[in-house]
Amino acid sequence: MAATIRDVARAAGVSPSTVSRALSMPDVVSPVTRDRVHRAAERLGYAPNRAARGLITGRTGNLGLVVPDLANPFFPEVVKSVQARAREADCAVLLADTDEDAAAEVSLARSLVKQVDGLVLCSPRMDEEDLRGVTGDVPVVLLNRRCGDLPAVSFDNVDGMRQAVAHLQALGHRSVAWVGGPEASWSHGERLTGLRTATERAGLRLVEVGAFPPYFEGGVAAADQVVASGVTSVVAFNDVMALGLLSRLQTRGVAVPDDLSVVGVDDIPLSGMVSPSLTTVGLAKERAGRQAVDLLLALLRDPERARDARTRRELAPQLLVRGSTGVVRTG
Amino acid sequence: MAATIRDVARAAGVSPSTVSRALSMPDVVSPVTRDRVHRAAERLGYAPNRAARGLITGRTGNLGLVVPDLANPFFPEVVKSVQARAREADCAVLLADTDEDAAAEVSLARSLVKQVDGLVLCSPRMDEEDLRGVTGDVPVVLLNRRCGDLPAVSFDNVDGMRQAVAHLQALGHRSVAWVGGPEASWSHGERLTGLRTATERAGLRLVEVGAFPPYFEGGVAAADQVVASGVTSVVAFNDVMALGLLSRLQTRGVAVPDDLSVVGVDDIPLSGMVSPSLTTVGLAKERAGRQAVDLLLALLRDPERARDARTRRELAPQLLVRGSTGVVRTG
DNA sequence: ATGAAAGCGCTAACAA
DNA sequence: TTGTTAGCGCTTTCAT
Repeated sequence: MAATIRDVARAAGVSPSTVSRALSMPDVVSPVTRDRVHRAAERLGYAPNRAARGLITGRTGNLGLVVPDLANPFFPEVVKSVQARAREADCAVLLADTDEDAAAEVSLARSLVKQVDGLVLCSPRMDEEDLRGVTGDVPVVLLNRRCGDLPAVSFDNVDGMRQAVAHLQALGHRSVAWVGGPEASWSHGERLTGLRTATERAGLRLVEVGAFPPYFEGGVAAADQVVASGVTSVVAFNDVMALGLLSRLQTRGVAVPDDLSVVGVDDIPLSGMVSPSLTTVGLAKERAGRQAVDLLLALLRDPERARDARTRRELAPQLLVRGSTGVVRTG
Repeated sequence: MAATIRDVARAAGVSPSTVSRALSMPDVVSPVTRDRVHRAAERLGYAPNRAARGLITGRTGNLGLVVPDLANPFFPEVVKSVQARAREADCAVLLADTDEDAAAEVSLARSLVKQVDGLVLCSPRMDEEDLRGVTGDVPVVLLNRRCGDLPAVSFDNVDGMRQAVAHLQALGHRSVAWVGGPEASWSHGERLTGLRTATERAGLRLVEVGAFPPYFEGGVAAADQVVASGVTSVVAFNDVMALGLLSRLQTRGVAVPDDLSVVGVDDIPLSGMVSPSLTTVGLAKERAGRQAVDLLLALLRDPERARDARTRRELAPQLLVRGSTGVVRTG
């Protein structure tokens, strides 16, 4: 059995409460006893039982993280950084994958609520009502989504699309296709809005294709419609779909970027590894994950801050120009 | 505040222990009171406090999962299936990513031990001594590694290599290069052993190149040595490295599979998405994750089984022949 | 500065 | 079948 606080107390010749204080409020006990306690604790390999502590403090020391689909390369990077930052703060991470199922998302979040101090909901698919329902019970930070004044770390999708269009325009393109993903997704709406605005301003023709599932197969399925539309460039909802596009285009004998320029969103690691490599709107996933945890920890310290404007952070995307975009073929 | 067992007891007009029984040992209470308790619990939205329960039962209802690097596409699939299976068993999953650092792995595993009923260590990099140290405190299942008679779910890497060599030999290849990954890795040793045996039996020339880091860049770095060795085929430690190879080979103007056939291991999703698609030794990651959890749950029920032979399971790999391998060029 | 005592929410003996 | 009691390991009043 693991050593308890009473074992340490006995070994150090003090009371359990003194041990507790020596460990969690070191400046309240005399230096002498503090040292004695620390030594005894170390010798016994004592580590406090978090469950017992949580029972009385109401804090578990755990954070919950909910993601739609770990198989999408966007999410592992987020999870990785959330986990890393949480660990720095001595918090464990409870992970839940919802398989893109909004209902499962709600129930998973609900069940996590009881075991964590706070929740990071990454790209949640649930509707606003459910979102606010979950938010009532425990501090929640949204990642890659906005919902009113709820604490959130998001990306400026509109600006990302602006960058993409500026790039395509500079290459001489006069038309763009949009390959849509899940229409219920917040980021999907933002990206489409951004693309509409940017193309209109730039005087480009926009063709909207989709919705398609946000997977490789979705991109494959969209490719022929894109080709048929006669555009010279295409922006996909995300990189995974863009890779599907690339694949099908190659099968069809459509050269990228000579016949068609392709842009994705996310900057998943893979997008730099394929050939031609994929031009993409890069999102700072790692930074976002860390900031989400930071926000959550701040909220834990000071719950009143929840409505503070500083609890909403928006990260700037950065266009990464790679092989899949090129100047439009003339003649 | 959330409802406690006493609130339910009061509402149902029974004692707290009856509530406890009605909920966790339904057949021990009379149908009438059971219904009354259930209704009261439902009405109050009662959910037991797992920490409090754990304090007395010694069970947390949590599983720990430690992985080396979520950025390697091999692992998200494992994590996903572990999480899914754990949830079916009403267990939450505490996830830790060690960033390929053996020391971090030990300390993360140690710190998780106190908060979980059992641990799944996926592809652990720590040495055997540390492994056994962790194992002492809590049931542990190894995934993608063997260590003596410790409970484990692993892949038959030797047979995987046999399949790969048989395939290459059938295509007319007489020589193979091995692009090595992390030499401390268990699966690396197994694969190399299997490859040596298989090539010797088949009378193929084997050239060993590496060690390289198990990333895309590692494969990129290895490519030129492979070309210089004059082989007609190459097997990489994993798919991510094989993709690096593919990339560099294309840059060099070496045609795959015409000039060189390439085989990877893992069957990461990406390997079917690139062009040419990657022939690979497929590993049933999802099945492995589920089985690891099953094993752990069985161990939790009956700790004595730990030394039982049935606690070691080996899954058969399956070669997936795709575009990156072809008949050897004659002349 | 330290100790004694109470109690967080729950379950498991033991009685009845 | 049900209730009473005790206590899991810890923190936190309240005394001293």
